[in-house]
Amino acid sequence: MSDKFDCLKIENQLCFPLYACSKEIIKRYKPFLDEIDLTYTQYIAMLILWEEKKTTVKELGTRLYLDSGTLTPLLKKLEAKGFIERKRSDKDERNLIVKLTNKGEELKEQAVQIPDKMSCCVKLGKDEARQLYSLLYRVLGLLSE
Amino acid sequence: MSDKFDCLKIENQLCFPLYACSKEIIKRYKPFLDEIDLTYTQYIAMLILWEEKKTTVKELGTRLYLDSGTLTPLLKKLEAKGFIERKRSDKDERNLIVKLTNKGEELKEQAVQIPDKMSCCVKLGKDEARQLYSLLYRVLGLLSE
DNA sequence: TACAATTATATTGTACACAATTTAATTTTA
DNA sequence: TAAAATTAAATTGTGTACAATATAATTGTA
Repeated sequence: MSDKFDCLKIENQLCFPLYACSKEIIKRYKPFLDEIDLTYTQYIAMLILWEEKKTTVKELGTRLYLDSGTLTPLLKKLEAKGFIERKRSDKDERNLIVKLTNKGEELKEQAVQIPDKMSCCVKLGKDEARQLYSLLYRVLGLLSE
Repeated sequence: MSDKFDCLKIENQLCFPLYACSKEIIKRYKPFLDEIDLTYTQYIAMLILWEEKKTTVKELGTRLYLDSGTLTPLLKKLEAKGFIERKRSDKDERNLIVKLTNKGEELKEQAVQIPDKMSCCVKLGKDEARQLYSLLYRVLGLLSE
């Protein structure tokens, strides 16, 4: 009943539900993020900035698993929308400082409702969510070893 | 110690490790997929075709959670590489039939080594992998309700 | 201290990903 | 059965992703 190609069946691959789940969840964010004029990637960049107020492209890249090829144009868009400022560090001109503006800070007040709206969307139990959360971070840990 | 903005901390968001994990795992596939001249998305499309031999864009989209805007150019590339054929259905000319070629069938022999190589890369225990797998499919199920 | 190596960001090119729209074929229905 | 609705792909436009390369600043070292 089983052959050497079973491993290639899509239902035997862990990567696929991961990929699909990630995309489908992000899709559910769209209507909420549209209201505050952010894409998903812009949103997670803002999450870091709402915590840190000020950071660098390098630091953002490390935290978000993104490189400058993705971040440079994205941050220019956030700057054009007035949510952040970009300027080179005086100490070390290689570093680009990314800083929240007042408008960016104010956006936090609207964004604060999003996690609640989303958890209504994904009706996973508290325990299951916690379990999923720790498994995912465990994989991320294993990958960065 | 906690305030109303805690929910916006990136470590309190389930979506983020999902997004990051998905991307990081896909990155690990790249060296293996490069050897057989496939991208990750092309690979999962081939997974379906290796199972079904023949399908439609619609069916592929349903199985892979992708739309024609992604699939049309992707399938044209797979056709250009000689792995598949694309032709309209005689029964219903709206449907585009996607069919594995001999070359596409032969590629399966090389691809069969990939899942093993990948599981070496991600050293998650059998139980944990199973747990993660079922949680992810549970979320996908909840999302499609 | 010149110069080689490293580091941080930006740029270029390719490939998704998806919303919105268009086109063409088929089905439903008035 | 002709027009309306639906369906399946394709197209268009915007926004990531990321590898590879380039550029400029800083650091390490012979």
